[in-house]
Order: sequence, then C-alpha cells, then structure tokens
Amino acid sequence: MTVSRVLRNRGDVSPVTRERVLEAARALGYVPNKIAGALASQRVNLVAVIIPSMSNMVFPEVMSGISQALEGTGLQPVVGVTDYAPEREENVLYEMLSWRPSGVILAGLEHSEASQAMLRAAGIPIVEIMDVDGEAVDSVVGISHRRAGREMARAIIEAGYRRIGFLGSNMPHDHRARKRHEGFCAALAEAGLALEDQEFYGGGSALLKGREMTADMLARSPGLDFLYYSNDMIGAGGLLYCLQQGYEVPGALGLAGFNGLELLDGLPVRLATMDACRREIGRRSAELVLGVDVDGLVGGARIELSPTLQPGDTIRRPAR
Amino acid sequence: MTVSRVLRNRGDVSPVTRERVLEAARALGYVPNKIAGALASQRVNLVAVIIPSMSNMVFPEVMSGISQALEGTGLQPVVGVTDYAPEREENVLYEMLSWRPSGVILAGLEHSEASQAMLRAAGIPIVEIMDVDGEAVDSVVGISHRRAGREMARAIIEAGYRRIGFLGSNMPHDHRARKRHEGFCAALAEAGLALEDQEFYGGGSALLKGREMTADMLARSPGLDFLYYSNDMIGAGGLLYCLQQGYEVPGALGLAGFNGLELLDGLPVRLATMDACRREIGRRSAELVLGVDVDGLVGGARIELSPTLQPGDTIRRPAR
DNA sequence: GTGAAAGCGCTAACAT
DNA sequence: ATGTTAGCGCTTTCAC
Repeated sequence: MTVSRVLRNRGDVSPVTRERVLEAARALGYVPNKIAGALASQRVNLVAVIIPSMSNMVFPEVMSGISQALEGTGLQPVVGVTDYAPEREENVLYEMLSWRPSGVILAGLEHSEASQAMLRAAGIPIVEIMDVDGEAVDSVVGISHRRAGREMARAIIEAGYRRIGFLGSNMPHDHRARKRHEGFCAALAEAGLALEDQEFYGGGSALLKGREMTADMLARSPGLDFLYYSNDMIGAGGLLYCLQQGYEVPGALGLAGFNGLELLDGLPVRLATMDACRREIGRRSAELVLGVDVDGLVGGARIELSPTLQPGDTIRRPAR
Repeated sequence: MTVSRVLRNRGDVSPVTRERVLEAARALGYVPNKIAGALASQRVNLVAVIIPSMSNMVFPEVMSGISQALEGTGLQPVVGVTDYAPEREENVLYEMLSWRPSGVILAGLEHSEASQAMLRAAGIPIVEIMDVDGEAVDSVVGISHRRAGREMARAIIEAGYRRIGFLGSNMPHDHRARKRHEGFCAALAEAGLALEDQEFYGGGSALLKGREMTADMLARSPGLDFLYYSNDMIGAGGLLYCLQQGYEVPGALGLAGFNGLELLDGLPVRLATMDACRREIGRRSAELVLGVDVDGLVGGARIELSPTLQPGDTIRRPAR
C-alpha cells in the first residue's frame, strides 16, 4: 500500500497524497504495528543490552554511552538485567533473541554453554563488553581487569606502601572484580609481597559496608598501611571512616578504589581510583553493532581500552 | 503444527512425540520467533516501563520492585529512558506502543497531549507512577510530593528552625521536585514564614553540587538555621561539607533531603530524609498491570502511599 | 492425539 | 506515482 511508503519515507510519493495519509494517521491516533513490520521485513531495530545490575552505577553510564551512539541511527537499545546469575542471563538472552534483535551487547566473557551456543547461532553482531581477559564469541570491547589490578598494585608499591589489605565483594559471579584481585595479588607477589589481610562482603549498602569492613580490618590488622577496595563505593565508605577516625591519609594509610565514579568528586578528599572507561565502552560497543568500526572491520573486533590511574589525594606521591 | 503445541505446553501431545520435538529443537539450537508468535496470537508478554533517568538511583529501585512483581508471571519489563524531556517521552512511548505491550508503566502525570492520546488509545493497562498530584490517564500509584514537602516543612518548624534555605535541581521537567518545593513553601507560609534563600543546580555530580551550593549559600546567608535539599544526593554533599566545616549539626544548623536513599546509611551522620516508597510503587504498579489489584478492581485505580519521615541525626528533636 | 488451513498487519517485489 | 500480490513464522480453529 502507499500508506506503508509514506510512513517509512520510502519510495516516491506525491506530496499531496503524503499529506493526506499523514493527516489520516494522526486523526486516527494510528500507531504502526512493528510486530507485523518486523515479521515481514525480517528486520528489527532493537539492540539487546544485557547487564548484571542497574543499581551498580557503572552500568547506567555504559548504557548512556550506548544510547548516545545509537541516537539517530534508528536502532534502540533494550535492556535486560541478570543479577549476576548465569541462569538468569541464559533466560534473558533467550527471551531477547526470540525477538530477533539487530545485535547483542552483553557484559563479561563468562557465559553458560547454552548461552554461548545461542550467541554463536544468532547470526547477528555480538559484542561482549567491560572485560577483555578471555575468549570472545565475536567482538569485545573493554579493559583488562587483571592488568588494572596489577597497575594499581605497582603504583601502590612504588609509592612506598608495603602492608596491604584488600576489601571486596564476595559475589561469586563478579568475574571482573575477581580478575582485578588476581592481577593485584600477582603484582604484589612479583615484588615479593603478599596481602596481609582481606575481607569480602555480601549485600547491603556498599558505602556502609565499606565503612564497617574498614573498621573491622583496621582493628584486626592495625599495622596495615594501604587498603585496596574492589570498587569506589566501598572505598568511599572506607575513606569517610578513616577521615572521621583521624587516620593520616595518605601519609600513614593509603586508600584506593576502582571505577572512577563521578560520586567521588563530592567527597572531602579525592579517593585514588582507576577509570574503567565505561562511557567509551558503551559507545564503541554500539558502534560495532552498527558496523561502524573505525578500522573498517566487521565482526571479531577486539578493542582493549586503557584505564587511567587517578591518584587523587589518598596515595602518596612516589619519592623521586 | 504439533511442534507449536509442544513448545507452549498446550493441548494434548503424547509424551513420545513431545520428547522427539524437544530433542530436535535442542539439537538445532532452535529459538522460537516471538515476532511471528505475537503477530499470530495478538499477545505480547512485554510491559513497557518509561522512566526519566537510570542514573538517579531512584529508578533502579522502582525497576527492581517491578521485576520482582513480574517474576514468574510470564511478563517481562522493557525499559525506556526519557532524560526528563517530554518530546523524548513521546518518542519512546510511540516506539514501545508500536510493539503492542501488555501494559505501560510510566513516571509522572505530566505528558504531552500526543502522549496522552496514545495512552488513552492503547487499550491496555496504563499505570502512572511516583506522583499522585494530578489527573491520571488510567491508574496511578505514588505519593503526594506536595504533601511530602508540606510535612517536611512542618517537622522543621516544629523542631524550632525558622531561617530556612532551599537547595534543589533546576530541571524544568522534574515536576515532582517542583511539587515538593511548592508544598514546602506553602506550609512555611501557613506558619508565617518564607524561604530566606534558595539555589538551583544544573548537571554534574550531585554530591559535589550539594557541597558547592551549600558553601555558597552559607557564605551568602550566614544566618540560616536549616537547609532543605530536594534530593538526598545533594543533601549528602551538603552534609559532608557542613561536618567538615565544623557546623554544629543539628543544633545550630539542621539539614534534610528526600528519597530515603540507601547510600545515606554509610555517611558519618544520618541525614534526615523522607522515604519515597520506591520499591512498593514498583511492586504495586506491576500488580495493577497484572490486574491483581488487592481490591479486585481493574483499571482506574488510585493508590496513594504515605512517605515516612526519617529524622536521622540532622534535625533537632522537637521540644516537648 | 495429530494435521491442515487461514490469517495476524505489515513489507517487498512486481505490476500498472 | 500508485496499486496488487505473496509471503514473513507463528497461533488458532477446525477437521480428522
């Protein structure tokens, strides 16, 4: 029908007819049925985005990078949340693939066998994001969390700290936190050091947990001169506690987190952290789905970004 | 085909045939095409959820209430973000309605004419959430922000504070913040008081803005004895600043925010706030879409929840 | 318990 | 520039 042409601005339609159709559509409150359209055209303007959590602060920013890159391309992101549970990931993925999206962007490289099979069989661009330490199904955009852990460890050692504690989350499926921990410990080992203490937390307010765990650890291991937090939120909690208790930061006690959260800007003292390139990861992954890789490549791209250390005010300047 | 029956567990199929079909599906990595299914059955197991922002902390919690209530019902939430822009809301809504969802949950009561027309014409349950101060298209679940503002003002006055400043966001389309401001001012007026100073901020880290605005305002209006913040994030920034500067809180200077964010638990001092019932709003709205209203009603429900004042440690106990 | 046929509301390709 | 036709991959209904 001509109507279809008008509504999609396709083909030649006389301005007169065009106006008449548009007018009628408006009067009737007509909303086209994309289901039928998609079925007929075999094209769906949706990009499935699968993330572990919405409340993590990290992912909203990735999302915003994705939305921005997709703006004006006709593609729309659709979000699914897995709560860090592989079986939920499998469900969400199945559900989303059954709508035949134009691409999939999903966090992490660790997926169930079934999920991997679905991804491989989907026949659309698949972009795994956040992490590059592992095997990708198709394309991947992220940082090396193992390297991030190492680099932070080196910076800490270089600044002269030696007695180091680690505070992190105990989520079994947060592979990126795990890899940072691994990289961190490896770099300590290379320098002949080891973690003196470590503690992991479950649910609850991360800021509060950071405070509580820090109090615990400093009481238990009073000789520590540095605390490395697996994320900025618990790091901020720990920092607030240390300031309140009058610890001399960063002289006697150094602190660092991870993520480069905007929230840190508002604290009395700037926590050392490492930017996770969240927004850029979002942007680049969306571009890959669009096939707009800068190098003209399509599929199987591997983009490793470099997180930058932000020393802030909670780590001593290394002696030169 | 019999295959269809098996995959939907519908109708009578012999266990033998059933197994054979299932096996084949697995072997082929078959993922059903929901597009075709939806077109044929005129049913889509999606609920459109339209919110202004994902980074506001408030909405992820609403989302989680929705997901929880939808769990196991066969319905799936799909999120759209408007960035507080009415024209984007219109777009997102149009886009989502064109997929013929089973229901719509959207934040706020203020929508463009066109949006309202689409909602009315959709023929599905529409639930407007967060706010009850206004006209709803269909059902509504939320709190009265006007009342929340009033109640906070009364509590402040009752505690003996008289010289009050207001700090808020200047987003023109954040109607709920606006209504809290209105209610707050109205209650002050009833007590013969008026705001002594006010300031509004644009983008940026809310925590940092809270800190900066507080510094500004206290320098400009040193006689203030209370600061009311339109949200907990800027309130937390202000609180940290005041503590750092050695203000006597809550004796000489009282503070309060809004939302009941979990984050507040981790601060050195508990900011007074008001719980916005976010999770329950999510849950109840999803139940309305499901038609599981407690009172057995369907459509046109109006559920007003009561936010509770959490005095924390930043507001004096009223003299008794 | 299983198969056959019609059609959901569009788009694509081909007329006219 | 506009109309016509045949599907898209399912569900539904009805027949066997």
